[in-house]
Parts: sequence; structure tokens; C-alpha cells
Amino acid sequence: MFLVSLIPIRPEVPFGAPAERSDAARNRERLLQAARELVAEYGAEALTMDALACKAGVGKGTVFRRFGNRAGLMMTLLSDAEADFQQQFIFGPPPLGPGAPPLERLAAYGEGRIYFVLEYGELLKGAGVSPRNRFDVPPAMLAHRHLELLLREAGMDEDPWVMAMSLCSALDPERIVNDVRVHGISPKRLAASWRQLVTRIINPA
Amino acid sequence: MFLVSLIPIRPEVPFGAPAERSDAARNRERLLQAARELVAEYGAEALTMDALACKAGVGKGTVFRRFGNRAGLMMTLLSDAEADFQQQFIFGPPPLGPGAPPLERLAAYGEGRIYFVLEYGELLKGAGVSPRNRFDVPPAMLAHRHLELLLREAGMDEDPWVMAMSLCSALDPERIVNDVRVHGISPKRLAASWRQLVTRIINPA
DNA sequence: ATATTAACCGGACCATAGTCCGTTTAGCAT
DNA sequence: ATGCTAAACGGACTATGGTCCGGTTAATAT
Repeated sequence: MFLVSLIPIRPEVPFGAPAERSDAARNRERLLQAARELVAEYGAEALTMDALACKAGVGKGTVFRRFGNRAGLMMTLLSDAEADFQQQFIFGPPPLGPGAPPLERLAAYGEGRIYFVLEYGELLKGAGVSPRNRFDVPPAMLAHRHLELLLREAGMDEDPWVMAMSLCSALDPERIVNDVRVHGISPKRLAASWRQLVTRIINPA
Repeated sequence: MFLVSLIPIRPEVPFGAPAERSDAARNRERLLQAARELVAEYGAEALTMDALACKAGVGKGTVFRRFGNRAGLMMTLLSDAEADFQQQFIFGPPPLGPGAPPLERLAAYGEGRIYFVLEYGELLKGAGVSPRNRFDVPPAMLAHRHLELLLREAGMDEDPWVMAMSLCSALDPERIVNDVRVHGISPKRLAASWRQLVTRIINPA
């Protein structure tokens, strides 16, 4: 699915940019490897940039040159999983992918996203420290456009843009993780409520 | 409206706790005064705990003993406005307060909250740094219970708890501020979309 | 092979939230 | 008034994200 390159997880470098130098590439791999190990062992929340630099055997400056900041590192660590999920709802089999009616796709999207969030909640939290990183980043924009499109297909023609944004908010990672971990709400219950929400939204009285 | 004391903005001290010492009370007032001035002049985002301690003429330890952390300070600064808004939707005149049909109260709540958020967005952002501070704090819990109650009154009897949580998410301060400031969405448009959202939720097909 | 240079490297440095603990003091009992 | 004690005080200290800049090196041209 080469089209994926049109949906970058992170903004790509400009076209004319020179290729990455070999030592830079090597250090990036070292850093990603070390980061994955640290996350696997201690969790994403416990990952400090100093510890990462130390474990990867590079200087701290190098870490920040690669990833910009902590959120950028988390985004990079998420990018594979995020691309995979995008594949599923754009090209995958119904009901998540094309072929099912919009309502079923909306319901499936929410359910899929809920389980995605519960699996990658810590990384998502780290990646979304600022509003800019949470809302105006390629995966979030794509999710929003996807929901907006499904709402339109379902006949919602009164400001689907804002309505899609509200739906995105209902799938906010911190909210979902809090519901499950603090209040003991089951993922199934969240998914059922989501289904009811989208059902009612596209089937007005 | 003495009942307000039953709806504390921040968790109160235990009943048997000894009274606050006079020097502590004096320093708390100094700190709040200084904090309000700093927020008024430079904005809440620019307020640092060091600068606050310095301006109030107290040590840094005192600041943290009073407010626990930066979020606690922001909550305290918000408490008057938050209590005021609570008054309005619990005891105030319809459609925000009791007396109007549930749908109208829901619509009015969202509209009121949107304008509240746009006025106090910076403080709300500072107060809600952690999920715990965002979701499981008295004002948030009260808002959630209020929405849940209105949903029940409107005949929604299938998991109104989670549905109310989704509605709370749709009013997330960072989302609202981002929509308005970054995407240029007008508050009126947000309020209209919110009205449509709650209308569809309580008037299923 | 050598020179050139732009990119990269690393770690010292800065800013700020939050902690700790020895010192001071308000409130009270005598 | 004096002494006692628990509370409060304040500033040095720590942790961590992020910046800066002088030295190093990979890629390229000659």
C-alpha cells in the first residue's frame, strides 16, 4: 500500500533536503532501540531523556536533534502502530474499512480506537503533551477527516467538521484510560456507549 | 446559598483539623494577591512558582505548602469563577438552571461552559495538567453528575454515566480553545454544534 | 590522498517544578 | 511574662526537559 506515504505520521523533511548522514542514521537507530527497551521495561512515563541518551551511548543534544522533544520521540515510537491502525480504517476489511455502511464504520472506528488507546495509552499521553501535538498532528487530522467523511456519508450535513471534532474528543486517550483504570469501566461498555452515541447522532428524530 | 459549601471546589480539610495559623493565612492572601496580579499582567502560562514566591515575599516552600503544586494554585485561582458557574446551573434561572426542559438545560450548559472556557482557558489548562486533576476533581465530577442527571431526565436510561462523560469530553477546554484560536471556529458555531449534539442524543430515531 | 565544509556530536548549561530540613514563630498553658 | 510545641518558614537542593556552542566527522570535490 504505497499510498501510505501520502499520510505521513510525522511531517516529512522537505523534498530537496540532503540525505541523513550515516552516523546520524546509526544514532537514530540506537536511540529508537534503547527507547523501545526502556519503555518495555519501565513504561513510557518513566523514560527520561537523560537515561535514554545514556543508554543509547550518545549525548543529550543528539536525542533532541533527532526527535525535537519528548513528544516527538513518543510520536516516533507510536508511528508504526498508528500507521497500522490507519491502514485498517482506510484500506482494511469492513466494518472498519470501506464497504460497510457509515454507521457501522463509525461504530467500528470507535471500538478499534478504544482498544488502540488502551494498548498505547502511555505513549499517546507522552506524545500529546501540548494541544498542538494532540490536535494538529497528521494522525489526529486524519482521524478527524475520517469521522467527518463518515458523518457526511451518513447524511449529516450541518457542520460535520465540528461534530467530528466532538467525536474525536469522546475518544480522548486520557479520558478513556481514566475511565478504565480509575473508574473500572470496561472497554466493552465504552464501545457500546460509543455505538449508541454515533447511532443517535446520525439517526435524528 | 449555603448549600454551596457542600460542593467544594477543592477537597476541604478534615473536620477536626486545627485552624490555620495567622501567619499562614496572611501568606496565603499575599500569594493569591500576587498570583492574580501576575496572571493579569503576563497571563497564567507565564506564571512561575519562583516568581510568585518572590513577588509575594515568601519562600518557595511556602508556595507549595499552600497549594500543593502549580495545578492546585490554578484551581484556587479558578475557584470563585467555578463556584459562580456552578451556582448558575444548579440554582440559577432557566434555561441554565432548573425549570427548563432537560434538552434546553443541556444546550444552555454547553453554551455557558464554552464561554466560561474561553474566558478562563489558561487557568483551566494549568489546573488540568494531569488526568487526575482534570477528571476526578470536584468541579469536573459535579459537571459530570449534572449532565448525567439531565440525560436521565430526558429519558436516556442506557448508560448515561458514560454518555455524560463523552459530553464532558466534547467540552474539553484545550479542544475548545484550539478550535477557536487555531481554527477560527466561532463560539456560536461551537454552541450550535453542541446543541445539535445533545438534541440528537436525547431524541433518538 | 588531501582539503573543504556542512552536518553532526556531546556535554555543559539553563529554566522551572517540586522536595527537604534546619530554623523561626504563633498560639497556648502555666 | 515565660516556656513549650506543633506548625510554618525559606532557601538550598534535586530532577528533568530543553538549549547552546566549540569541537569532530562524514561526504564530496580536487
